[in-house]
Amino acid sequence: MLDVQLFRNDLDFVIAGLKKRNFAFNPENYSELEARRKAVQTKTQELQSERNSSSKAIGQAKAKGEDVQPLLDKVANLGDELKAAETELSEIQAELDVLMSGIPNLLDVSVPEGKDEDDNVEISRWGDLPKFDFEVKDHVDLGTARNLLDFELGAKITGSRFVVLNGQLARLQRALIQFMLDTHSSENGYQETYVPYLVNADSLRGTGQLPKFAADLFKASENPDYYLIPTAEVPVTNIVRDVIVDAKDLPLKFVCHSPCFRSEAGAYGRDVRGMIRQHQFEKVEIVQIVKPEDSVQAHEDLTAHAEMILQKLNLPYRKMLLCAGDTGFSSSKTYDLEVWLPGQNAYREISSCSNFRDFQARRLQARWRNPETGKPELVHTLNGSGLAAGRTLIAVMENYQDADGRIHIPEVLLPYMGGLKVIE
RNA sequence: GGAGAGUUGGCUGAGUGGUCGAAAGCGCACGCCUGGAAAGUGUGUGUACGGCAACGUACCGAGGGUUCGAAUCCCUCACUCUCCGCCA
Repeated sequence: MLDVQLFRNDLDFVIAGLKKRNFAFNPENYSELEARRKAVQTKTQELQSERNSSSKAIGQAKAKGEDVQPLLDKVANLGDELKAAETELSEIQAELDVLMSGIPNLLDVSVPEGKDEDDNVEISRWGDLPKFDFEVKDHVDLGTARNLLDFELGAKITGSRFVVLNGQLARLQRALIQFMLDTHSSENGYQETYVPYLVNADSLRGTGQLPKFAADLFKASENPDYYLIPTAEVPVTNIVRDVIVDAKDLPLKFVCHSPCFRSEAGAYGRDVRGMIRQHQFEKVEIVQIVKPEDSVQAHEDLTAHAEMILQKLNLPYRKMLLCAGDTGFSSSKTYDLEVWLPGQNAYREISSCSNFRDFQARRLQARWRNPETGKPELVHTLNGSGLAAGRTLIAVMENYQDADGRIHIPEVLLPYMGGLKVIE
């Protein structure tokens, strides 16, 4: 949610900002609605004021034992008039709310123009691409050959885009998750948390998935309306919903592993082979809640924390700055980390690190008390994958394969694999 | 799942259908006192919207209703606590 004050004070700035995103915003429609809101709100408040003073007068007259009937007659019609005004006002406000909550965040000035992922800008590369003197297999062939990955079983148990991991491969995924949690909590200063995987609609509104992206979610129940989380970002960021954080407690840094559930609506035909794009996958998420002045640096730090995992695993990757057209709805600036997948001969997204500035905080009413002003002010929120465990598993499989189709265990994971060095 | 009790400001906690944005205490801020501190003492201390401001309006878990007037009465829902049942 953007600041309504910004709309009122500098509409041209908002229009220009949204244009960069290619977001269709109709300023006339907005201004007309806003003008009506103002008129009806003023009228409503005048009527309320009249009611309050009249009621007070009645109370005082009664206390003195005077006849209140003339006063009662005077306010006879006020009730209906007020009710009508209040109803109209709440309708206009609901309409404005729908409009406002459908508007994406404004982009940081450093975000490049562009329309889709082809216009993203490469910032840096890390690691040497592995050289193989045999024909490289992708994770599907590697996994199915030894019955470590079973897509048919996943389809039988549930449906398409579900998979079963067996034996040491399942363990390897668990090892990756443990390794990531340990690294972020003991080296990068994040507090480990465990959160609900089902969330309510308020939480999803807070982080921006609702109302606009309901189709991407799995709804788990009606009444109560619970949804499976698409990312741990949702429950973790909602820790600070409706909270005023003490300045001394900032920054808050959380790390959380969770399964993620995505309907992948609109992704038909994309990445159908393998476990790149599943309805259910494991991810370790890092989240920061910071003072506004710190969020730019925090974004760089948080991205570096995600990169650290790739470096420790010795997986080659590149860091991309997403262009205007590819940056997510709630984000003002996003770096994607793309890991090298030899089986695809391509870099593929494995982490997305975003600075939301106050966009989520406004929806969440997540604030801190600024000692300089003494007032509660919005915090800035950030998050990133640190990393997507399912895709990291793929990357390890493909980068650490040998001529026999065996998978070697990365050095840093050995303690988590009970001494196992190779999956064969 | 059954029965009961609750939900009030940063916290604890009073509250009558009218003058309650709400007593009191704690905490916090600023001052006095002090060599300094503690204690004591004085003043102040919610958020949002509109307005240059004075000020107005809304908010006592949420949403409805009754009423000229609702924190207070009625209804629905959510959550918390206690007891019973069931269960990892």
